Amino acid sequence: MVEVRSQEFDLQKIADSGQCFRLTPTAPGRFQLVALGRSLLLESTPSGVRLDCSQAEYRALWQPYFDLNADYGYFRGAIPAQDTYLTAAAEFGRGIRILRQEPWEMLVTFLLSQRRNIPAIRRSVELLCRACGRPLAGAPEVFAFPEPQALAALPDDALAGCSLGYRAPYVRAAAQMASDGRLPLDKLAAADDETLCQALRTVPGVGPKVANCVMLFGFHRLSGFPIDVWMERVLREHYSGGLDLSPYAGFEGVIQQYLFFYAREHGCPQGKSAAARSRTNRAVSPKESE
DNA sequence: GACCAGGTGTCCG
DNA sequence: CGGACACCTGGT
Repeated sequence: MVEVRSQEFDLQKIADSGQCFRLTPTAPGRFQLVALGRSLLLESTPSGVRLDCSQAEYRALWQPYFDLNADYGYFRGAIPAQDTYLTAAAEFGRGIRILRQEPWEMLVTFLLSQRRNIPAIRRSVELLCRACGRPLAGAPEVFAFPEPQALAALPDDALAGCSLGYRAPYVRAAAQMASDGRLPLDKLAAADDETLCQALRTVPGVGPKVANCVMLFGFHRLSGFPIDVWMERVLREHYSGGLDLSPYAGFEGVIQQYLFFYAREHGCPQGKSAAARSRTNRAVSPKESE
């Protein structure tokens, strides 16, 4: 058992933040995480989080996984007080952390995420793991996320059976590319942001949003700033003059998580259409064209 | 039973 | 480059 005492580590918020899909509540305050080819039980405590693992395993795996060496209070401290919306969002989201998840799993997961709600995404991820993921030792009916080779070799009907819909060919192509060297995920970990982003975009079904999610959640590039329909609403309704990201250079993605989580948890005035475009590391502004 | 969901590829002006 | 439209299912 390891206890992490911190007000900057909230399992429930992380589970609801939409960055991970295999951190699941098992009882009030209790969670099971399947990641890194293992299963981990966790529990929220009044002062932080208790992890059911050895001190050695914690230091080797879970401390980095939960990004527990980073100072999220410092990130929030960069928010100017006059930005009252972001200040409120960040306070509301205190305890969210950007996990260091595996690149391959994030690529597939966010390929699957397009035009779907979170329960449907979870379901497909679970089906994929059951279809061809390695069974975990000592944890019956729990399966690791499948390796690229396993997904590349999965028969068409089995793949379709995971309810991927039109995304099935995307997943297939990604698996083949990751297997045959066209998409060298290991090497890309050392590439600069731009190179990494371009490489991810060569996978069919990976557009700007998915690429930013994979960079942020799979490669821990905190400058990633995914813009989805929720962020578009936030930007339109609260930052019509444009959101200046320059105060948050190097951790734009943390700010994105606060805004996204806040908008989601508060429900939303259903709206669609017109959008703010953006490029990583630039100011997000509706009329920025350059 | 519609209606829509954490986008993207494609086509067309 | 901006806008329209189709796309597989399963949630609510």
